[in-house]
Amino acid sequence: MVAGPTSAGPGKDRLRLWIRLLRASRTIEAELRERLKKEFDTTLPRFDVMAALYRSPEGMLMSDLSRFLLVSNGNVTGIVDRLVSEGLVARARRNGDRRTSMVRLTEEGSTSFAAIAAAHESWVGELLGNVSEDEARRLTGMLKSFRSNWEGRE
Amino acid sequence: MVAGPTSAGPGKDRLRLWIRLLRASRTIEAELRERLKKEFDTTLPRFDVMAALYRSPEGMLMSDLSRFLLVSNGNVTGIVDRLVSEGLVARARRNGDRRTSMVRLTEEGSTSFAAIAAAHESWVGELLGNVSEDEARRLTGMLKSFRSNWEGRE
DNA sequence: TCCTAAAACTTTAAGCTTGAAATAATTGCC
DNA sequence: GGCAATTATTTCAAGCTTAAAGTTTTAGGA
Repeated sequence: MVAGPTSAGPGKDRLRLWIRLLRASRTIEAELRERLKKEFDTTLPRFDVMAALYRSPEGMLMSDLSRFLLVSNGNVTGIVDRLVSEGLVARARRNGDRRTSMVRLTEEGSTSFAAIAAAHESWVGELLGNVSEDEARRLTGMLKSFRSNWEGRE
Repeated sequence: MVAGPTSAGPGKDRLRLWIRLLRASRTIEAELRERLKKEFDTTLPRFDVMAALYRSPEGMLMSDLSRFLLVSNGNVTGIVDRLVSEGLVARARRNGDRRTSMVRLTEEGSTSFAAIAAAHESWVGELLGNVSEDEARRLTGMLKSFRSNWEGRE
């Protein structure tokens, strides 16, 4: 997914865009992953889950998490398992429906995440440093619109 | 990496951009991966390696591959191993330096890849369908410039 | 009620991914 | 030549990821 088109032709510009998009996100992702590891001894998937839960103090269902994070169900199970075993996240059985479990950050998880999130935001600011705030808004708008057309159609 | 900023403030626009970028590439990547699996019974990493090799008929070193694909050395070893065992890729020991091995597509690998690449390109054209060719070029330019500032500095 | 289908989640197998340690070969300096 | 440092690659352990199959629970009819 990282090699470019070898010739010109119709549709090549979209392919080139896709390659660029992918290389950009992989590069940034790699840098963030490395810093999360070095500075906080954690991983991107853990960060993702905690970020989602931080936004929902009331908790989230496992299926909400997997839908929101765009990953499979089974995937979330493993990551949450590890976070639970480290005391950062708690599962709570609900009275209403015994199939589901409400997942939320513990006190410790919440405190821990707040520190990581602050660093994370400043890293992103640094890594995207030569995109002006104005340009960032325009790019964001373009990305928003081109996604909405087909995403989640199936 | 997929949850957004929870408040406004300086730097938030860059964070929002990063979230968008990541969600866009993850969504497209997931769709492409699913189609590669269904239509050609292959995976994205295999496709990546074959795409890189297709552009270099003379072959590539393992370290070239890992640098180009933005993944670790050990990673490439495993993927190439599997491709070799399927007869799509061949390793050739070089005379000059016995530490290195030149990796290249076999005849079969090359034929196989050409078909997959054609489908892949049309999928990308479809998935990015409502980005005009012109807009695609502009976005590509923006992505190119914002990356070059810090990438590969360490 | 009973029973089929659906929903929420976990488990499993296979493969991907990283960083670190290990192996093997080459280079450069004395 | 000998030997330390470097380079190219593989191996390893741990964790991530998916799709598919399995478990438990709920819901909706006949």
